[in-house]
Amino acid sequence: MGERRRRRPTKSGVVLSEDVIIECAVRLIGHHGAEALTVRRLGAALGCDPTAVYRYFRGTDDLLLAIADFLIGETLAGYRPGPDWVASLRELGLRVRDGHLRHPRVATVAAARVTRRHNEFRAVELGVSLLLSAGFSPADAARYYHVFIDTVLAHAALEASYAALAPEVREADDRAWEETYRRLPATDYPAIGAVRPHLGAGMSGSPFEDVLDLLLESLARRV
Amino acid sequence: MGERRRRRPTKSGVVLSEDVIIECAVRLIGHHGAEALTVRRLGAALGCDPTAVYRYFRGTDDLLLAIADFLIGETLAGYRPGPDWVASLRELGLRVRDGHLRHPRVATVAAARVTRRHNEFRAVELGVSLLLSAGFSPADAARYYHVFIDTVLAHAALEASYAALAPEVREADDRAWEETYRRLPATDYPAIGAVRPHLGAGMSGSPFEDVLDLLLESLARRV
DNA sequence: AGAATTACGTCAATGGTGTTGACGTAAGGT
DNA sequence: ACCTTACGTCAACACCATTGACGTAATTCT
Repeated sequence: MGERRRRRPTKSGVVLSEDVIIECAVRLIGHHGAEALTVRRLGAALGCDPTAVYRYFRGTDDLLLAIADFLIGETLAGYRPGPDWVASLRELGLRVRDGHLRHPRVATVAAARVTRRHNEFRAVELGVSLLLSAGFSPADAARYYHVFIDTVLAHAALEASYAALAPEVREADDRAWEETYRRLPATDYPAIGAVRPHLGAGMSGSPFEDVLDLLLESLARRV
Repeated sequence: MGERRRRRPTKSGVVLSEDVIIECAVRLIGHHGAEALTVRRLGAALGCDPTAVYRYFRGTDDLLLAIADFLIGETLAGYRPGPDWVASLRELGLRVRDGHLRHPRVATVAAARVTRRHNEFRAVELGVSLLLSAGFSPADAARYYHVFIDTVLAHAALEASYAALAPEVREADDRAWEETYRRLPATDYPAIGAVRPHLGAGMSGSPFEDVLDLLLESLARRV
């Protein structure tokens, strides 16, 4: 993939480029759901032959990684840490999670393979400097940054892979908490029976903020 | 899907059952990767027509849930909670993580799902009863069970997806991580520079136990 | 014991997917 | 105005999940 390209307009008049393709792919995922990102549909949305994409990316995987890089930049755009390190870390965590949820299918792939580029360096620098400013020793700052970012990424990836499920599958899983668990006999499952009224509301929701707050609370106590 | 079945041996002489299919699928995923689990390959491995699987499972998703539940059962086998609820939850968390790491490729696909099957019921019953015995109200027990199990599953899935990478990819990843961060200029990234000697050690290890302990510590304080 | 029923393994077919290789045209440098 | 070649197009391939029809063998009923 050389630096200079001769661009020929497609049949429908669009001039392709890596950026045009990435933006179109992101739009496709955001508008029509995660499963809409197929080479054929991407070609249709771009107004070109599906295989034209292979002139710019080696394959689906390569394209997904490129999109992931785009996503990281989007996540960090406009973030400014404040004076309170707990609040700042909290917002950083929420931002990472939002970015993952906005493009869940990309997130599930990017979580497995960590793409180390400029924007990730910025995130590490931010998190570590916040912990240092909190008063942690360099050793503890490194250790707890690891704890913090892994927890955030792990939960974000888990939520993302859930959000990446086909809508009907996801709804069936949600309904399972409401219906299946409500019908379990209290004789076989006494604890579930005792907790039953509270099962549906909390279970299908996300514990992300609870987890984040519990973690930051523990960190604040250890500083 | 009735209770009793008339089993007819396949062309190659194998007698099918749900368990036979699930075990074969787990073996297939463990040996050739999650993407190797297709109906056709499963049929080939079983020695039957691919569509015979549809006599036992409604579709791919149903089969996947059964596999996930099989994994939970394996994880729970032999587990007995002790008198100390914190220690019991800790061991439960470690067991879940071990189970996921033992079948990383299954885990990456299954972690975010609700299996709606027997073994999952057992796990929920266990966790909730431990939190109830700790003194939490039913509402808090349900809420914090969700917090606990999601944290454990999220970290386990993240570690599993890392473990599922091809060895050469994983090693290349580690090397890139060490080298990349060593070369980052301290002028642009002062915090990373200050923490550098501690960064490598923390990154190669897992923060799972740190996270687990921090979480249980917070829970114990809230009871 | 023999007939009836039906579970279930098999086959054929449909419409989706990613990816490859050949082809020709139009764009850009000279 | 050439010549080169980038790249959009097309056809084809190999796979995928899933469905419906079909026949047979295994159980069940009389």
